[in-house]
Amino acid sequence: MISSIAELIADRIGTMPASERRAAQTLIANYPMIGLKTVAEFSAAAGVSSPTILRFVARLGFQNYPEFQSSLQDELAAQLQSPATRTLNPPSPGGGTVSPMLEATLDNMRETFRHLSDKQLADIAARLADRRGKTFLIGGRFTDPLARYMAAHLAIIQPDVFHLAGQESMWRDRLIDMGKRDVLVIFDIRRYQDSLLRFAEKAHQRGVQIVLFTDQWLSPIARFARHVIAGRTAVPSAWDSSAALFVVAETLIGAVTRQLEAEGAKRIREMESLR
Amino acid sequence: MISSIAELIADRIGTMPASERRAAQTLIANYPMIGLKTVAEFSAAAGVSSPTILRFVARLGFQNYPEFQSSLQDELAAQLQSPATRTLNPPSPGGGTVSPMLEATLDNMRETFRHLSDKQLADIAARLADRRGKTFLIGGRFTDPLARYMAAHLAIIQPDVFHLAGQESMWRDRLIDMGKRDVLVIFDIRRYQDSLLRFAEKAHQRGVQIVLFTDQWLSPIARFARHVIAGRTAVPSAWDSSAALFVVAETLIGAVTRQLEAEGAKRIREMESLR
DNA sequence: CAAAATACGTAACATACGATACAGCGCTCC
DNA sequence: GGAGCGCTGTATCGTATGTTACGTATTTTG
Repeated sequence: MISSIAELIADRIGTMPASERRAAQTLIANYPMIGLKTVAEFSAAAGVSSPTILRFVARLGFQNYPEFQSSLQDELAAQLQSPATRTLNPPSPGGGTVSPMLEATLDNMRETFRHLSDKQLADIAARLADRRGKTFLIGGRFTDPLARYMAAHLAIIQPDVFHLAGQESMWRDRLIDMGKRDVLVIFDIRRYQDSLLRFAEKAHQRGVQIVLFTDQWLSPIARFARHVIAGRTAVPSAWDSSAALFVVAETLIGAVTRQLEAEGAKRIREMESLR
Repeated sequence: MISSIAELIADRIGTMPASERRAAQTLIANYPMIGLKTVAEFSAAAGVSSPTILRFVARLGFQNYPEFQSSLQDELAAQLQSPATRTLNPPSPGGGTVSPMLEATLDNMRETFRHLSDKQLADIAARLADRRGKTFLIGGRFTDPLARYMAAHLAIIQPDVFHLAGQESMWRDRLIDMGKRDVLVIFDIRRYQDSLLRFAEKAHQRGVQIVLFTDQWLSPIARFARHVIAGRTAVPSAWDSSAALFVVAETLIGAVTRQLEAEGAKRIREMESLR
């Protein structure tokens, strides 16, 4: 299987006449930039004539030179976007406001996941994917959007997902619907909200399993939570960052989706075997 | 000191007319590959005419299009050969389901900010901090939580911040309140929502300045936007990731806060005393 | 509200680029 | 040693590409 033009060349360079081989070697040596220039420049760099370059690309299987260039560009574009070759930020010359913020955020994420095992996430995902119970999500003043974000996704792949919005009295009334098989996902970072704590306690008393997203200092709700995800929030800003928690949420969404997909496939197979 | 064309663009994008700005945004979003294609392709991708592309590169200081392309190629060549790019990802020890997701997300953020200059962010922050006008925020199906998150913060440090929620007809009626001095922050990633496009167009017609958060393929709203933030969204999951956009939002919140600190500090103190 | 200036696209233009025909040269193989 | 074949470069051609001139639409300014 040949996927890149470089491999293609390596494969066929043996069958090429001398001048075309020089073209090939020149291209490999300055891969792939020379190939993006004009035929004239390419030929000059290789020390051969233009037609030789054209015969060279024809031998590689391309109809014409532009097609060859497009292929090179596609390859380059793919390479630029694949993680392996991505370049790091050059230490931002402005030294401006961006870099410290971004760096801190990236560190927060790494640190957050370092304290988070695959197993933990898998457990939570399994719990969330368990369709025997309902899933409720709620957040604090700044974190409620995260609850909404998660709810928006989970609600698509399974039934019985509810985001608790509005007044405190509103969700308090929903407690009556909650029981042992249900899950309550709470987002709560400093400054922790009393209303959420009260709510969590009551839910806990009813046997609801609580999944808590909080910061590294742990919301008091942790006391009632079955699972606690502690994200780093410190950034050089007046506000705390919820970005790490956001990424954990996305990761969980992905894991739950994958899990339900697998079950769905099994289900379909079962159904087919029953026919 | 300006070393890359991307920086050059960020530096001058403020002084460009609308169509050239679209060209600039298109180039930044698909940097640098679009710039290596023909003028016709570039212009088609940007939705402008060929002469606009040529005026655009002329404004950047290039004598002609080929010179511009050569410069891009040189930049790319330098990038490909610099040792930094050869550093492979450390083979994640966990190896589980977490790592690929986290790694991709971190890459997305680095990549997003690589295409985002300090100046761009500062411009947007300045616009958001301008207290002469109102600020409206809205998002799509999955991104509306981001709009809420941003609104929740901005609303604290300045008055006249409104999150547009609920039915389409609801926000459409708010158009009457919007004018030249106002800012509309829109979050729109694939699959782009027609309702948002329609709303953006009408707001644009009223002279509202639009700040668009979108993905690298650019929502059609980019056509009406004064500022475009193109975040990377690709992750190994069934869903796209909004994490990069989330971090950009947080960065902007921080920048706006810093800008308003003088006035904002008083306001925050007042608020706390009201609780 | 009028007038000037700026921005933008359409269409015609020129050039530089890739493609091709052909001839010279060297090499191989009778 | 001569004939045939393949490789390579020179010169020419057609065309796709970048460029420019100009008219219309839009915005800005007095």
